[in-house]
Amino acid sequence: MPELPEVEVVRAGLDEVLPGAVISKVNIFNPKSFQVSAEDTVAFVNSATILGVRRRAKILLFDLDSAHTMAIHLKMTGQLIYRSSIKEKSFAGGHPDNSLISDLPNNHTRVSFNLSHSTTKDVGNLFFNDMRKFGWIKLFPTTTLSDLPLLQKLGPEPLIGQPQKEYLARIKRRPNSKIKAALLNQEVVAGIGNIYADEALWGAKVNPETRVKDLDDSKLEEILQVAINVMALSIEKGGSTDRNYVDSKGQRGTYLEYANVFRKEGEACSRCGEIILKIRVAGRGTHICPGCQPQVSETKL
DNA sequence: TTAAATGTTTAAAT
DNA sequence: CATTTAAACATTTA
Repeated sequence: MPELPEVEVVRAGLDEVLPGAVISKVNIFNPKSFQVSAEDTVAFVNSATILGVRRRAKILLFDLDSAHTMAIHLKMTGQLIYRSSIKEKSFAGGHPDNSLISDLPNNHTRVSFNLSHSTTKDVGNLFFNDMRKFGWIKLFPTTTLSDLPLLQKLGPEPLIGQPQKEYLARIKRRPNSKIKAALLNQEVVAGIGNIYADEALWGAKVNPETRVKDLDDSKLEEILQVAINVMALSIEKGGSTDRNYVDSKGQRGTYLEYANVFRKEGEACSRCGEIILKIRVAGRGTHICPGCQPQVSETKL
């Protein structure tokens, strides 16, 4: 479920507590979730030290001192929960459910790692929970990451540098695609998912079923800019999941309080007062304000 | 019982 | 070959 802001919140939280930790053991509850051979696990994961946690699109990258990188995708229902002997260092994030605060491992735990910091004596466990089992963990030599089609095909990072030009070029290769489908396509721009696509289109007053070719460059850029603003705000607010927490005090993500259309069906639009509708576009539940986002007549071929 | 879910991936059709 | 759409993946819950 997590989209770019939620994954970024998880990355930042784990990058605070994991670097320097040695992986003393890998516990595999569901082999399909851990797509690393037994040989590679012994050679490059066991006894390796975590150097840092990076992110590309919605993929987390754990750099190890074995010259390998563990890539983790949470997909719809993945979670990463670090339980530490130093309770202030415990952290959890991802799909919001009771697994973030319940005893672990539980029946949704697919993989866990035993970790230890030699300097601080901090000992802990990192749990990868994933109810629907769509998520995965893979291992690659760090130097080959940029060659992987998985990462190489992705569009620009919306929150880094100047993504506008590359985004515009890529989205225009899909003229007949509905704008919402194009935004969800990670090859156009990385990291946008169902929540932020809906929020961006509401912000730019564009109907999600509008074809890309029926939108001019300035409107396409406006949509990206709104998406960037909304995702940056969400990261500030700790993401959309209402039960993320970063320490024992239970700090939570509050972004959904700022959402204008997502899960607001039946409520009045904050901008024009029309009732928010929920429809289906590109195979996904889609929230729109019929007043702000009217259907656009399509150009005939 | 059927539908839907904060996401890709792949097959099938244009 | 490139684009677009629908189905598939696996499980839980409304």
